Amino acid sequence: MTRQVVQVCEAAGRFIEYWGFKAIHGRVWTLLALRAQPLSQTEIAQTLGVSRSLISGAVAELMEYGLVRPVDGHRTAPYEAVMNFWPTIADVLRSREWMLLEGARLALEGAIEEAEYATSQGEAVPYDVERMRLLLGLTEVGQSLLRILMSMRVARGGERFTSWLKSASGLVARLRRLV
Amino acid sequence: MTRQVVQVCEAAGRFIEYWGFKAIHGRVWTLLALRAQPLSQTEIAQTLGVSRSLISGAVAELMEYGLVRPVDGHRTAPYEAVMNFWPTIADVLRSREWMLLEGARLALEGAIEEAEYATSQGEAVPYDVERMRLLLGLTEVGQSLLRILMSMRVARGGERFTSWLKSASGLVARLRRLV
DNA sequence: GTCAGTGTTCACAAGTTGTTGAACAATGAT
DNA sequence: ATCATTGTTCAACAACTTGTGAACACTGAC
Repeated sequence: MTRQVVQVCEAAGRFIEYWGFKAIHGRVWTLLALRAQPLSQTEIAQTLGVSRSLISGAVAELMEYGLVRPVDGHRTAPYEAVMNFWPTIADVLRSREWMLLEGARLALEGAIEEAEYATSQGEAVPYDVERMRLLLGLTEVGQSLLRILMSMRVARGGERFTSWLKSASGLVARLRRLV
Repeated sequence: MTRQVVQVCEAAGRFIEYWGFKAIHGRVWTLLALRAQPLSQTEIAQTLGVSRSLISGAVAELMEYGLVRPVDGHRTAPYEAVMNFWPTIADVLRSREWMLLEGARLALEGAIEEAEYATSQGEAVPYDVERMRLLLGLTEVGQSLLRILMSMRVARGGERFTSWLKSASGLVARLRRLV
């Protein structure tokens, strides 16, 4: 039984690794989420087959993210997973992807401005301003999409994972008709 | 002028790094896309300020992806960017994300089956099957969403970047109303 | 206080990734 | 055929990431 669960944890870790987290975060969170009872760090380490020091860091980071909490105030209390992870995903998307898109957008605006100025001065510009505008449009579409995803945090979902999943599922179904 | 463009290239590289490509791919593609004339590898390397060997590998990989092509059949021909990159993005999403989701889904199904069998044998199962089903639902929503994104390759866009961008923009606008 | 158990810290090993420089091979112009 | 130019390959390096083990600090029970 535990073997299958650990495999799920590893699959979740591999998946989440592509989303800016570390694999160990996914493994630990998934184990806590699937385990009926809260676990101590020592138990987590034994189950996943890694060292306690690795778990210590991972749990501390997951608690910062708000994805894991000790079951009561005690320092040595066992830990449980916070199921409502959308706020965290939204935060990560905002802080990472948004800044990346914003950086690209600003750079593009600077380049377009410069190119237009140079052209107005009669200089030959060896770059394609039309394409810069296309890429600029792309960043703006990306930012709109990101804004929508981030707003789901407030608009839908509330606190319960179950209801969030349900509304996300409905949204995807409507999206399919849209495309 | 070139300075601004290189900054755009670097921003694009940083962005695309989060999507499973290497930063250098984004830098090279962006430079070729923004430059009005095709460039030789040597020129690319000089403009971006990196070694020719790095560019050689990057260009070869971008050509495999179908994102860059030599401007004619000549081996030493200068290279130009292929603007229609959605097919490649769709391929990468399929081959990477789909497999990750599929791996998680299979592991979850195995764990659920095992847990149900153990329960039917009267064994105590220390894991929460209900949550396994929730995560399973999550992978299925993810796969549906991915299927939609991948289908955009065929359903919309066609060959031209411009028209693809336009339809993507309209889609996002409708999506906002939906959420 | 002592002790077993729990969490934290840190220097380090192993592995991965991005990049380079130098040597090499292919091309096209003369 | 020669030569300058262009692209390719590969060993090596530096930077970074992941995970470990040992030493340490904290807690609560006895």
